[in-house]
Amino acid sequence: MRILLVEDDQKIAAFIQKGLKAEGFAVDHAVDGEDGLHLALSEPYDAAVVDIMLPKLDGLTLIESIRQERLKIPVIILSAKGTVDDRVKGLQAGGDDYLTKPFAFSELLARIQALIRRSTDQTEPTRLAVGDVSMTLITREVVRAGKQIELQPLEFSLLEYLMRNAGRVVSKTMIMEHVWDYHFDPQTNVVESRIYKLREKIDKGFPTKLIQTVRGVGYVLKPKI
Amino acid sequence: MRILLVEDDQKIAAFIQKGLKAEGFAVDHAVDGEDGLHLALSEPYDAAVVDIMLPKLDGLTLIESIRQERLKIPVIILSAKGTVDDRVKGLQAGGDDYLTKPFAFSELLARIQALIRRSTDQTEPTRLAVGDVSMTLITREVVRAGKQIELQPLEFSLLEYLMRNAGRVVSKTMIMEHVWDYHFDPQTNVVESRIYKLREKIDKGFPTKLIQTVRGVGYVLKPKI
DNA sequence: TACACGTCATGAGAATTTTGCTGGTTGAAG
DNA sequence: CTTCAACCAGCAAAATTCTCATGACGTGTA
Repeated sequence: MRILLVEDDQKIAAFIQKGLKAEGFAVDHAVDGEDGLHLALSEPYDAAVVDIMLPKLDGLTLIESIRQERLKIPVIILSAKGTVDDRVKGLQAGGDDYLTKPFAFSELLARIQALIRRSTDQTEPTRLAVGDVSMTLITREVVRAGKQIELQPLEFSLLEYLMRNAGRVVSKTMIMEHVWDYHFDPQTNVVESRIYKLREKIDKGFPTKLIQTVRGVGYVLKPKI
Repeated sequence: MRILLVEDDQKIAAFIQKGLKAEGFAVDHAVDGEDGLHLALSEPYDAAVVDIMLPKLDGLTLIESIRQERLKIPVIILSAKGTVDDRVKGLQAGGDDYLTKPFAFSELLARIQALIRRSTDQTEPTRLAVGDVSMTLITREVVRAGKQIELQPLEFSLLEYLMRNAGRVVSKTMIMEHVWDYHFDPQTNVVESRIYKLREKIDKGFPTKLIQTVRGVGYVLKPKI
């Protein structure tokens, strides 16, 4: 497994490089954005760890450039800033995960492994997008129109299922099977009530509503004014 | 799809038969246990719906006989009695699901479809067993030593994951990935605390303990005094 | 248009699950 | 054999999710 590390702080870089090598990864280290971009475009990496603050070319621009070249390597963003806005920007630029300094090495490792697992498994995307809503599966973050939306675990699973089936009507039974893992009708209205909560967060205040109810059938995720 | 219906009450039988035919199933109807067993052993069915109270041969014995012949057709038990003890007996005899009269036809249909889906998908079992614990996935019921154990949804998922990996040590990270769908360390002790709850229900009061902790590694499900 | 019926949205209260903490165990190193 | 740090059980408080009752809405019928 080859990892590209783009980090100008020598101390942090050494710490990460050492840890990853001990775990059996081959690590290439670039000290500035230009160098990093060059390496990313010329060598085949399984994942990249990119700092935001970099000399010559900043991390966000670097990631955008990589994505413009249609490269799908999973990218983990490192940053000293942990504000919501920074995370949103990072994930929008095309990052697959976001880690705030300082962090435990074990956490970086876990995330790299999670990303590599996902990306080698061709059937599993790391992000989903419908209309102006995008979802980062690893960090479980959802952004609509540049604004981060806080979802509860079940609300996230529900939206994920709707997004994976965007444009298709999904019945409440199907939703229950996939989101709740119930294989028979529990005779309650869990789905309806959770859809209501999700709508409050994802649709309320936006001009176009995404969650449509199809009477007697189920729900669809589709932009509609 | 061929369904075997074993039911002596003509009215109920007609009601079920009519409904299933309307849904496109081919239904064979036996009016007593002997007749039902004979049909079950001679024809290939995709599922069976069996009443408990039957002339000549009762439903439970019928199911046990079918299972002794190593037949794996999914069986739904119908019964007027809905006590916990009856359910336990039914599921222990080898039933895959249990429905108490009176029931809505839509519920019977949903359960038949769920069972057929599971059984045609060869990779998906409908029941799991380790030591004296058995788990019915469709009804989400767990029985240890003939005693039904009430589990919460998450406790059930956790036990299910442990049972699917019985004898193998599973790390807390793996448990989190599969049961909670967390792909990185949330830095909490959710797993530990849920294992504790599960132990209280599944191991407390029994001479052999099933859930073993393997220090520094994770947990195993394995019978041990 | 008015009515009846089934489906769906809504919100409050109950139940479950997670979090965060405390003190007790365990096992390795010296 | 002792010390220390990591790990774990156990519990209570906080957060999330489910349940249940009620009213709104849509659809077909007279």
